[in-house]
Amino acid sequence: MNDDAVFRALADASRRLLLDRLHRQNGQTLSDLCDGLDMTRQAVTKHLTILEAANLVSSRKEGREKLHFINPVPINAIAERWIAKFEQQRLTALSALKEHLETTPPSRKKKKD
Amino acid sequence: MNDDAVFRALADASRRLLLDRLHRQNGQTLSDLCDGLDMTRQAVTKHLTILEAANLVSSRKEGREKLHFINPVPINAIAERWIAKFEQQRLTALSALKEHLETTPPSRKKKKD
DNA sequence: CTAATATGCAACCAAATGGTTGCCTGTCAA
DNA sequence: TTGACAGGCAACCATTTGGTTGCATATTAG
Repeated sequence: MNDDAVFRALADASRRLLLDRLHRQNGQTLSDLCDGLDMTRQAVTKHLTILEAANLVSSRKEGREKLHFINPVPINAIAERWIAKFEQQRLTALSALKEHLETTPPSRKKKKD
Repeated sequence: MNDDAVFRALADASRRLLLDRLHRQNGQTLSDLCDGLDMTRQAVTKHLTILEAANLVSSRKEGREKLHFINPVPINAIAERWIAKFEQQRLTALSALKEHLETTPPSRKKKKD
């Protein structure tokens, strides 16, 4: 629910990549997520900690492994509560354009407006 | 068009506040935007520079004033290209739930599953 | 012209960030 | 039981970040 933590968690490209990977395959272990990244395991751990703090990822211990799961809720919350504002502004611009087109005489072409 | 710059620009609460203000009233000067903030003008300038670099704000000089305008395009781009993925995941979860409910015998109550 | 207003520029600073290395702990398999 | 594998913890480091102060420049009002 904390917008700030979510925004800040999303600010880093490595973390967005981790989310991407979890999106492609959910429930990966730490080692899975480290695979192919040029980063130490500890760095990845730190990123995951931040993602968990922002509630973008949840985890569960399974024996000696730790499985990570993506949580789409905070992102959707931001999309709805925050981005919708700007979406509305875009729609306003569109409707202004629409009105402009409608109030402009349709069967006559102007050279300049 | 650069996702990273946009995400990073949005990561700071002060910058989101500035966007908020511009959303409420577009075309404000630097001094307008400073009003009531406990930050120096120079700090605000820096934030605006970052927002401009991310293409979230555009500006125009008018005499000795500099007017600032919000640009909703990058935010919508992110919403569409990035957040849609997670939206889809949520819908997947919903349809899984739906299927579960449909395949579960409707007229008989189970004590445990 | 001169003063006030609006902004720009640069140096500086403390704290946060993203990363590392080194070592410790817990769990599973042979 | 003893490695090997998966992960945790802590100290340390360089760079980035968000902010400051001080001064310079440009425009407008009187």
